[in-house]
Amino acid sequence: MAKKYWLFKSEADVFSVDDLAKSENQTTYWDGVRNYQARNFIRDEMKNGDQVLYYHSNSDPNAVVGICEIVREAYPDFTQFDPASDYFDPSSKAENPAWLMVDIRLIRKLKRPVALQKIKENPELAQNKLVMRGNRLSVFPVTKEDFDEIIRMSETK
DNA sequence: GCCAACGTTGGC
DNA sequence: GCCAACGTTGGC
Repeated sequence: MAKKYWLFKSEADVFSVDDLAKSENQTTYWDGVRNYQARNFIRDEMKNGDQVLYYHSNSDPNAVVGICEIVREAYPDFTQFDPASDYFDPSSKAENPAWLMVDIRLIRKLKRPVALQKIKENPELAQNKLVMRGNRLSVFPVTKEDFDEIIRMSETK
């Protein structure tokens, strides 16, 4: 099965790529996805070895900052059962969890972040969901072409 | 801080 | 099942 390519959003002051770099095995669980469309991507399509662009949203600057891979496929997001968590969902039942998570491991930080502004200026990326207004999914698929183009942008002027 | 976009909720 | 109200996201 062919690898898939994804973009994961995180706010830099909540969990940045540097936080990920400092994590054990440079690996983290991806908690807090509370959108059904995003959940379905996690449940149905994300496979070990899939490649992930790590993007800082609500940050300065907003940018793709790293490359990760999926190292554990969908399993229940335990924060949905934790009343102390911001992500607590009292309607979710342990025997049928509503929300799932994957684990990702940092492959490397990009040499230079690729700013949203630069992505918008690149006509080859005009179809990428990142530049489309109103896209609020925290995880979504990107094409291999877009993935490669963003990495290329980080390595060239 | 503002506001547009859009998903979710709840009254009917 | 419709749809208005509300809450959240995220760029600027």
